[in-house]
Amino acid sequence: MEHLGTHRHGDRILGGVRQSCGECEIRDLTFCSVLTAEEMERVRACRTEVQFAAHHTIFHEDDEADHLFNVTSGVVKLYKLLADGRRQITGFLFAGEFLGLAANRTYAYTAETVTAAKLCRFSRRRLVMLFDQWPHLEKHLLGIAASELIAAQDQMVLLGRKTAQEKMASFILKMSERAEARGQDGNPVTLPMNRADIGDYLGLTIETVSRTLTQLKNKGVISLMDSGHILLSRPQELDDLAEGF
Amino acid sequence: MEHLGTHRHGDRILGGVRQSCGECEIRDLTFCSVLTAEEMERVRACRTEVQFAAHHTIFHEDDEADHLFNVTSGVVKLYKLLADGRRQITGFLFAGEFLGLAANRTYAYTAETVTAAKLCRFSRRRLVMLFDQWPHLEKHLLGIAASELIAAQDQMVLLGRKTAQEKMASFILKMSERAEARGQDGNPVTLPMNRADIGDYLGLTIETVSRTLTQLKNKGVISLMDSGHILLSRPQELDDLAEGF
DNA sequence: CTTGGTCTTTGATGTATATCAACCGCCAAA
DNA sequence: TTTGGCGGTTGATATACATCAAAGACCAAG
Repeated sequence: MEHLGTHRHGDRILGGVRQSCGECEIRDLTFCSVLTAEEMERVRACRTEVQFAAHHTIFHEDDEADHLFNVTSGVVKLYKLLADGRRQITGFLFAGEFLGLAANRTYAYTAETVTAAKLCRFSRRRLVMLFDQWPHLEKHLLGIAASELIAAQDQMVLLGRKTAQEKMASFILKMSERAEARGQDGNPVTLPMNRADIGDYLGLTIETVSRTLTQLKNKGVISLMDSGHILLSRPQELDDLAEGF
Repeated sequence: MEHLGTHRHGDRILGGVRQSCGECEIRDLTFCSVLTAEEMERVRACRTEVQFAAHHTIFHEDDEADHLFNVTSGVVKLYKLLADGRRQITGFLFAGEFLGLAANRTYAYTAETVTAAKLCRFSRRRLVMLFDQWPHLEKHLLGIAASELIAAQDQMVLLGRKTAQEKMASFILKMSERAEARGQDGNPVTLPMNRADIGDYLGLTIETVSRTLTQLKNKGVISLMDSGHILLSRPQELDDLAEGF
């Protein structure tokens, strides 16, 4: 659990930059992939590239939801807090992923960088106007929302019904799969977040995360190269552990 | 936790009925509320009303996702199972609510009636064709998906970080609020599902659900009229308990 | 009225994970 | 080189909740 109030707002290091989308390396991972050249140009007009150092808040739960974002590099976490500071991280976002969907006028969660990160920031108002004109973009977004909903349900199964070991195994495997989906190496797995973040994502404490990792290591299914890099020695067994076999 | 395999498929009592949507009492609760009269007529053409007894499966995880549904009466639960039968209920659906959004070709969860229920069943293929023609409908659906995503995140907080008492208090209050949103009385609260379902929704056992309810009763914040009807004696205190004060 | 079944409640006990505490390794600042 | 701080690991203990067990409430079938 992290303290409230520290790093209340991210130190934006770079703001207002408007470089070309043509050279965007992760375009195929984002909703931009469904845009024509002319559409891209109009989207670019409501875009600003922003950059933050690690551990800085991008927006805060209950802030006015004026912007939508695409992560272009680095890692972002989303979380909600209880009154006494207990924290639940609801997701980690990597390059190409989208954040900012809100049901009301305000954000439903806080977004904070895990590593240094760059994001494309869009004016919600202006982007929504474009959605109205391009149904295919809205359709794509609905697809994204549907996928996230499925993922959220998987996470509910994990939080509600899995043991610590099953949670850790599931987490490591998902991180591996997502790295591969981004075209990176899925083994060894890189875990850019610290143990507190992992715990708050899995509904565990720091200590249990640490102990569970050493258990998996002692079983021989993983090796800890260092605290942020895990080698999957026996991926199949890890998979079995994740599903409770 | 419920046994697998029983009631594998719902006994559909009434199938193929195509009555008018004009007399639909819950129209305002559904996506139909955004349709014009002509649009309604076209939607009706791809609709069948289906009816099931309590405790019967509407569709099964991994079934082909050929249909979308609106609940018109009764209560439906959605759940996922682990290999050994552990179950996580991801949601309860009441009159007016929508189900069937899928990311792939198959459903991501099983849907089963809690009480006897009626649903409007739509051909996915045909409804999606209508979405393509009516962007405002797709927009509305995106709004629904965004709301569900927020709700899913709240549920993650509950499952990952709340105590049994906080979970129960949150659950009772949410059921009350949702009843009011449907125009029903929010106090006393009706809980149409049994203790096993509540447990599998909150990540608890039957026994803990029962014990926690008696704790809340002994504190004087609720009264158990019978196992399915709860009187909120001190709603404000219940609210405090739900948020961990 | 009795019987048997299902659901709920309550009690006794067990255990997975949290909590409290210490220590280690690493790195950056002094 | 030392010092202090942070993140991670490990150990001892506590506890919230699960598990195992039994009994009561209710209802439908006989």
